[in-house]
Amino acid sequence: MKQETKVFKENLIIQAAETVFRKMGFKNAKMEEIAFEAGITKVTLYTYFQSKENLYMALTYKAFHRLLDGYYASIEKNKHKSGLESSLALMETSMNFFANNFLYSEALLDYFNTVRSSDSGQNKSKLTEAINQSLYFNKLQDIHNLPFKLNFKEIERGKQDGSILSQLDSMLITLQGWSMVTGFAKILSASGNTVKPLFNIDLNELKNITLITGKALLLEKGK
Amino acid sequence: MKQETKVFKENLIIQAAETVFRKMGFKNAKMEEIAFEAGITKVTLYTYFQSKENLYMALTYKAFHRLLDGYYASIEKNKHKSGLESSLALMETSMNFFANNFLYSEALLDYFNTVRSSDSGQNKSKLTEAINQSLYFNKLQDIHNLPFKLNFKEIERGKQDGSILSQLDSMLITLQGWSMVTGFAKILSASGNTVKPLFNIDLNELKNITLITGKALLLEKGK
Amino acid sequence: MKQETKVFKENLIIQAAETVFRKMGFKNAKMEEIAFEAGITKVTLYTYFQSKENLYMALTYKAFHRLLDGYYASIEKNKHKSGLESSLALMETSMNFFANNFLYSEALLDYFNTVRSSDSGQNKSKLTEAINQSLYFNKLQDIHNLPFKLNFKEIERGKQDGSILSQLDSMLITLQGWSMVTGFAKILSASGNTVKPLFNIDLNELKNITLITGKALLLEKGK
Amino acid sequence: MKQETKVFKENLIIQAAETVFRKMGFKNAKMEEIAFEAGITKVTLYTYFQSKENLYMALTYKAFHRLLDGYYASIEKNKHKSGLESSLALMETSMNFFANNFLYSEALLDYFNTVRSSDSGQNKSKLTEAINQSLYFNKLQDIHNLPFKLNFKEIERGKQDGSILSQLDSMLITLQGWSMVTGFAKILSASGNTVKPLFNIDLNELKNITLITGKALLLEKGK
DNA sequence: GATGAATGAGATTTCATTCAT
DNA sequence: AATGAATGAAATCTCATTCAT
Repeated sequence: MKQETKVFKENLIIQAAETVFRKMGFKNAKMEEIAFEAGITKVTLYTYFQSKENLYMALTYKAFHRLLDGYYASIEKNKHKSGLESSLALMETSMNFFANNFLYSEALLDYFNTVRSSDSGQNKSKLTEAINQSLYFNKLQDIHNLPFKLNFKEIERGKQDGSILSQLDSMLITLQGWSMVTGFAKILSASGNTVKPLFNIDLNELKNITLITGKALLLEKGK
Repeated sequence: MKQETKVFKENLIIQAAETVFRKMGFKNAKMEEIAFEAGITKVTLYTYFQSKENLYMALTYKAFHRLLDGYYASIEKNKHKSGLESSLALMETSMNFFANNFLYSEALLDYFNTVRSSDSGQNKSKLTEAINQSLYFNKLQDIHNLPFKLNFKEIERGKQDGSILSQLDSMLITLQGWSMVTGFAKILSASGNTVKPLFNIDLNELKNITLITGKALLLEKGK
Repeated sequence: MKQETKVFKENLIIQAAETVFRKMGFKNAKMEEIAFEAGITKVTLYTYFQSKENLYMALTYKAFHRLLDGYYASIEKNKHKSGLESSLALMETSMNFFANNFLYSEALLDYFNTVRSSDSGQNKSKLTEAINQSLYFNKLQDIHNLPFKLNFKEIERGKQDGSILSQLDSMLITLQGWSMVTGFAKILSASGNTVKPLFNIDLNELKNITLITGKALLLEKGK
Repeated sequence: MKQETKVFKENLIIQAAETVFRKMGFKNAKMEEIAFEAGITKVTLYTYFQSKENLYMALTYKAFHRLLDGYYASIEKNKHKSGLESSLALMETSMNFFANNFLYSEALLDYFNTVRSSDSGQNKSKLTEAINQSLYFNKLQDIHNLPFKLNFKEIERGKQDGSILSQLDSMLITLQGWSMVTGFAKILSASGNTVKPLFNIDLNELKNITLITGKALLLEKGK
């Protein structure tokens, strides 16, 4: 099969999987139904993705790349603006991504949950055989630090151009930013896939205040 | 069976479950093994906890109470201090809790993921029958807003006593605080259950900066 | 489960398997249908017999014991008769067994086909993993020479009591006897499970002439 | 495609099949591997032979003709000898054939097993669709009685020329001869494809005694 | 209340066979 | 005619959960 054809079909299947996962959740989704949705047989589905978990990892991989694309676009768009503005734009990009892509958001959060400590090689027992053998899982492990690195670079740039005043370690700031974004995503995911009020709070307000807090962090002079 | 005996045995089982979940993760844990760990049979296990998910909910319920206990203790301890100090102490309490109780931390985050939008009644379909029937799940739903409410109260007190300057909606601040704490927990969980450096960042530093950021939030005057 | 219960159920299942195998042949028989016939689930079926092939081996094992029972009964019945008569009775017993139990007959012939050279350890590749792991297959290997040994003993007795005149090696005679019986069974199985004419020959005639030939063999004086 | 080319390729494939069947046995042999061995693809394999069973039938057909060739050669060679000698030569021919061609031997025995009662039209259900449609299977059915007929003729000739004394029905004798030969083949196949001792019996001895027994059968005067 | 056995639902695998190009 | 991809049918396995005693 020509490469394009293969990739095309893989995408077709992933889309079908997204549809079914969205409707049923990962656990209740049936491979049979995903195959049906994709218009192929179970066996063919297994030819492309060797396990349900690998399929989910493929979806996660796609989600990750979408997020990354957003990062690159944001950085490109703000390359003539200050490092501060670019950094905040990255935060906003992330939050929008999580707010607009419920399934992807969950997949990414799941991934970071799964991958925990597998860097360090311990606790491998928590990883299913299927996960360990997943091509996409392994690909993800190779790139999952990229967002941090991109963010880090923009913060450094901000320090250079004087727009970011914080004396804190750039990686520390990056992590704290990611932490806030992650927290936001978590709350989002806990409040459903449609942006709607939670305790009478509009999630947009929460996004804004997260940005404001982030900005404060970047401008924080004292230790 | 006398009530104490029953409770005693339940706790025994939950402890066994904790051991197994810690080792294998929820998904990979087998009821068989939990029963074995508790020294009983699977069926007896089912007599006490009607489903794997209910068992997990029981564990979550326990975790939730631990967290709540920390909240109450913190509030009590800081009742003569300012609302600002008390609020920050609550943040710290949460972070310490998450940092020191990896399994509980995951359980609580999972719970808030699961409970998503079940407030609003939609998406019930994604909740398993087992979850819906879980006594502990239902008990949790009755109290899961308590931390927010306690936090809210301390913030309000801070506004009263002038220690908190922010004009933002107290619930918004509460949520933002929770978001930051959640993000912190997420990063923790993604970096393993032992506090250890991530990108050369000590998690204590991350905790500190989260607190600092939180403090900035509470003192933020402008909009 | 008490041993008797277990054995009882195993027999129940084997009977169901016999029914289905008889109707569909081994290859076309479905585990699902055998389970249904036995009034249990597929999974339970697999609990008792780990593979379709193992189930067939269990059936073969049973068949083998039926044959053996016939041998013992025949020997017992003829213990006061001459070794010649007992030997011929054994031949007749075998032929009747094959003539009356089509499925068992096929199973035994299949077995001796399968087992070929596995004694010598070579050609293991022809044995499925499932076969190799089959308890019944291994049990069969321990006893599959018994009929030969029993036959051998009667021939020796015949030589002692003077009823058998042949100077040929007793084991050679045994094998030749088995060969004739096997050939008979093969022709039977090739002519259907009901005794009926083949080339206008009634199978009873064939049996008789086989016996006559066998008798000639035992009385053969010259080399 | 020119006829010769086609036949050439068919033979090529059959040889590949023989190699694989010899190594794995019919059941465990995979069409994929046969195709690979023949240096073609699976689909091409299917172009030539429409099913695995048909391929096996083609092989069987070839085996059958080899056996027949042996019969004709034996008869030709002994046409000036007595019917008795010719008949015994046929037995020996068969046994040698079986002893020297393990795979063919199995194929032929399988065939006679498969064809069972399809003469009589019943039990057709056990014949696969594939078998029924097999050209080679149908060709075989047209000739599978030939060996019996040839044998029958030599026995009749022996009765004419006085070399065979038996008063038994010639077809009955033929069948009994076939039965003994078949039994011999079966034992061979159960003892591996190399002639080697079984219970310390050399298979040549077994062949000899089978011949002796056969001779006794033909000379048997009484009923 | 405890136990061993059984169930049900779905994941995964294996291959002979067929389709589309 | 040849190829790579796909199908279909059934075997097998894994576990949470339930039944019968």
